[in-house]
Amino acid sequence: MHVRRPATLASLAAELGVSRTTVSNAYNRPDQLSPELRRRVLETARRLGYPGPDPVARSLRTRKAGAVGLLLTENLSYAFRDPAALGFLEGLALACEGAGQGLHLVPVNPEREDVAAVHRAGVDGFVVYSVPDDDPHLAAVLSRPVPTVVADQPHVEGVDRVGIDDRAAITVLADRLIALGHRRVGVVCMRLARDRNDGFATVERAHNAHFHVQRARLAGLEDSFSAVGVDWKRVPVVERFDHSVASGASAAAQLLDADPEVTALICTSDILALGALTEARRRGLRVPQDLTVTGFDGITDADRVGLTTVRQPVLEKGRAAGKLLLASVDPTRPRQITLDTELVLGSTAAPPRTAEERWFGP
Amino acid sequence: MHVRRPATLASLAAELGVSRTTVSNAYNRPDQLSPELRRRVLETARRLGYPGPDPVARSLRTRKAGAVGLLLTENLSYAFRDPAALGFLEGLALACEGAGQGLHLVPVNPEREDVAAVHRAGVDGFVVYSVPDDDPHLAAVLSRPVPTVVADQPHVEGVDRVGIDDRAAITVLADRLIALGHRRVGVVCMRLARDRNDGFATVERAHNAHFHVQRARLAGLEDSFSAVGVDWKRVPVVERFDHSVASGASAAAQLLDADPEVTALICTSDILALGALTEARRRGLRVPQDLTVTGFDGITDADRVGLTTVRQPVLEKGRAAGKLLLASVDPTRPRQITLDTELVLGSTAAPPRTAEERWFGP
DNA sequence: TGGATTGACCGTAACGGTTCAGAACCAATT
DNA sequence: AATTGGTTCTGAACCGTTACGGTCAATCCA
Repeated sequence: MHVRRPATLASLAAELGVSRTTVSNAYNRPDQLSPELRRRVLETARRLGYPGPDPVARSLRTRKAGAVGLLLTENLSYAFRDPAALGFLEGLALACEGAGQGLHLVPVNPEREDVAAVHRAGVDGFVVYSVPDDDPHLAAVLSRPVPTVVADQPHVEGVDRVGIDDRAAITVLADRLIALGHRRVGVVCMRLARDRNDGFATVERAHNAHFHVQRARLAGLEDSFSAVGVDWKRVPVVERFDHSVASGASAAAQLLDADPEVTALICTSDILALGALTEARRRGLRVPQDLTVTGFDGITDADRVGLTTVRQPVLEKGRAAGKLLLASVDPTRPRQITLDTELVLGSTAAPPRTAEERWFGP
Repeated sequence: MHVRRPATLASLAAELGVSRTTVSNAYNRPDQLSPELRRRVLETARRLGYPGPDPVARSLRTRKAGAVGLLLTENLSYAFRDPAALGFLEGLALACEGAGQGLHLVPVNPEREDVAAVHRAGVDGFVVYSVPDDDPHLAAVLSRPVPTVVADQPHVEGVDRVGIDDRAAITVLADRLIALGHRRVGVVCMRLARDRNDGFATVERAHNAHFHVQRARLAGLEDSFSAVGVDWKRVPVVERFDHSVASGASAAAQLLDADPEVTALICTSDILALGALTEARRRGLRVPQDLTVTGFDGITDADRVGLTTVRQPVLEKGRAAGKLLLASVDPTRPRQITLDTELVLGSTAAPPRTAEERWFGP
């Protein structure tokens, strides 16, 4: 018994004595042939074990892959553990599902800078999320002749984008702290560039950050505090490469060790803020009486502990990114979507204690 | 100015006056042509805006898509909200990433039974997770001529599978409860079939459940309790279609209303168990003194509240599924992988109160 | 009854690559 | 001078499908 080559549309047509077109129509345009012939085609297909038109060949011919590519940060686990990223992912998946499009997660090899996977992905467009704006994978995506939507993280001129106004959003929070009386603050932020720098970040590094979101949030803080006379160069900013609660805790520790006079810890994400809260508790600092802690994102866990933060609609963001991409054929669609944010007044922010209070209690 | 047709490998070759083969080699086999020519090819490509070989055309020729398809349950949000599913997804994504393969989430339209997306997906294989075993999408996947791995949820004869021994795993837990003295128990389980049935499930329905995992767990419980003389037909089993904490709470309420004498609530997932705990608290029942509650999965939140449960390695399961699929070319690979589980003795299980205690306190 | 319309089907030409067997050329070896 | 070996490049076949523009016979209408 010889190895039977898998049936194709052509072999099926030959078997039936009809043209390939007819077999194709049997699958794609039932109205183009008589029900009787169609029945015969489908039956013969079953008999020959023909699984239906090959999706790849069809994609080549129709120039449609039926899938959207998603380029994520190097660290995949980050995406699956960070509630904000997860919300985005869910929203995007919902949008794709609604349009009957697949969602193709592009593998990014953390070790080698292997851009090949981007070129290998058979997709009709890309969504790029949480990638530094000098990432070679991003460049590879942009070199592909398909529409691309960037979701607030990589900042690229002229590319469709959905996101929030990070700078303005955190300004509202900062002004709140200022109104409460905080002048001596510290900042805990996520990684600012592709290289690992677990420690203090210079103003320069912050200004040149390759993660737009972090850059914008730090800029917003600088705006607000500079405006009331705080010398921003003296404000300690601690950076962490890994985005985790533990990172937030260790960053808070490092910051408080270096500058115990700080009255408020502004964290650029809720995850980091949760870590800061842990560290405060460990040190016996009461929040908010002894220390104010704020976050950003508005994740569920933040809500649970009553964190003062900025809420952003992460799921909506993902959905908007998907819709924007899938509407690329429409020239009248918006090219940028900026979603609203909301200040969440939790219970982790209060006026700073005076120097007297710090020594003698309230 | 006319619309310039996008450059192709052929047009590039023509422009350079070389063969298509050479251009192809410039991208895929740099050692097959002189560095000088290669440089020229790449430079001309840049000049003409040629983005490199088309991934779909390449896939057609090489018969490799470079991606793995993932078929998930109808409700996508479920996958992104359920920690166990998420762990699986992460593990699978890691395996794919490690092998440089993309992960293609197949869109499943919950409304229409539209199987077309399965046929349209250009993938080298499928992983199927958390799908009823009579789902038409599953049938569509199996009809495709690519390797398939099933991850413990759909039960299909002869198909590669990775999972745990649900029946044996829950038996260990059940025997523990039996040893503690529980005889009057109730069960809260997830959906047993594709139709919605929020309420009590008959023994029949449980035996015929289309979700293998639920069927196996209920069978394990039946094994254990029947063995010590409990009449399984009288044990209340409450089913919920949606898998959420709220569902767990309402199911627990329904069960306790119907049978207040129950001393232990056995839930077939931690999520449901968390809901049961909520409901117990709402009723003023102390756990475990007044009521024993158990779960299944071993998610992080369960650990936090000290839930007595069965831990299964969800991330490892996803990774194993990916590895199994990607090793399909190897005929010596295992066809089935069964991972170990572990009983987690939390603080939500204790001996039942005696009748006296129930009335007069301990 | 002639002309237009409709339904059913077909032939050809892409779609954009990869692959493999060999041709052409040159240098080194026998 | 003939052989060998290596490098560099080419030609043609092939991957499996769908788009496009037909043909042809049957039906409809006035």
